[in-house]
Amino acid sequence: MHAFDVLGDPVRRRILELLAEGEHASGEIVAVIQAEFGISQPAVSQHLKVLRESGFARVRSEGPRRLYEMDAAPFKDVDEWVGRFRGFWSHKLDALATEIARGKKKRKG
Amino acid sequence: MHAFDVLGDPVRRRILELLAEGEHASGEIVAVIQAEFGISQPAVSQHLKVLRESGFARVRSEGPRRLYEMDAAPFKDVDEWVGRFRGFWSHKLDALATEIARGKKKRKG
DNA sequence: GAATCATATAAGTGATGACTTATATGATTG
DNA sequence: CAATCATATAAGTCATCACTTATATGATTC
Repeated sequence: MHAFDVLGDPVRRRILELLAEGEHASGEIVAVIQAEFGISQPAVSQHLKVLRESGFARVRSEGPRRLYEMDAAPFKDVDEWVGRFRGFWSHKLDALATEIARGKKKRKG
Repeated sequence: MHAFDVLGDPVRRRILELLAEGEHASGEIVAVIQAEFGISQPAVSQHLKVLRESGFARVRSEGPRRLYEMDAAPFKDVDEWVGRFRGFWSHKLDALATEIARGKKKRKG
């Protein structure tokens, strides 16, 4: 699955934000997501599966607990794709600065 | 609609790639997408509507033709969100380099 | 070994969004 | 003004995916 397909879901984005803070047990993630999105434990588990299988997350067992951590590798692909558009918004900001400068000149002139 | 929700669709991502090359008429976009994805003109038009309404694209009329150009502003949000993960993949690459160095030492020793 | 905990997986459901065909709308031409 | 072009919108369809409940699986405790 393409990285953007994975990130196209708000629950999965939220999970990744949690994992960015550090390793989390499955149950901890479930608690947060249930509180914020109001969905069931198995629903969350399915999202975790998508993240594992797409490479965004890794899991290790500790007794009956499963600890998830983020694997940031797929973000490189995301960043590269977004990178092609960087010149555009920088350009737009430059154009905005120019426009503001023109506006100031006209008001003075 | 959230920017990632928009980018979660491969057709829309492709359209944005086209627009990154420069302004395109609706019909040109339709021709490319039909060739690559095999979907109908109205289907493409609906995707263009999503891009307009989410701020990723702007349109102007020229006779019966509609010319689309990209508005890169929403990419800033995308980039910022991805930005929080940048430290991670840099860190992972460092760890990989360290691991490779260790591997070389063990083989030598 | 039964009970409990933690959570993944199985199986089913149904809403949504990506699709289709039909046609409306806007512009131009002859 | 009818015909044609360009394409957006309307209305309907249905596959997919995000959800649910049920339960299987793995680990630990007593």
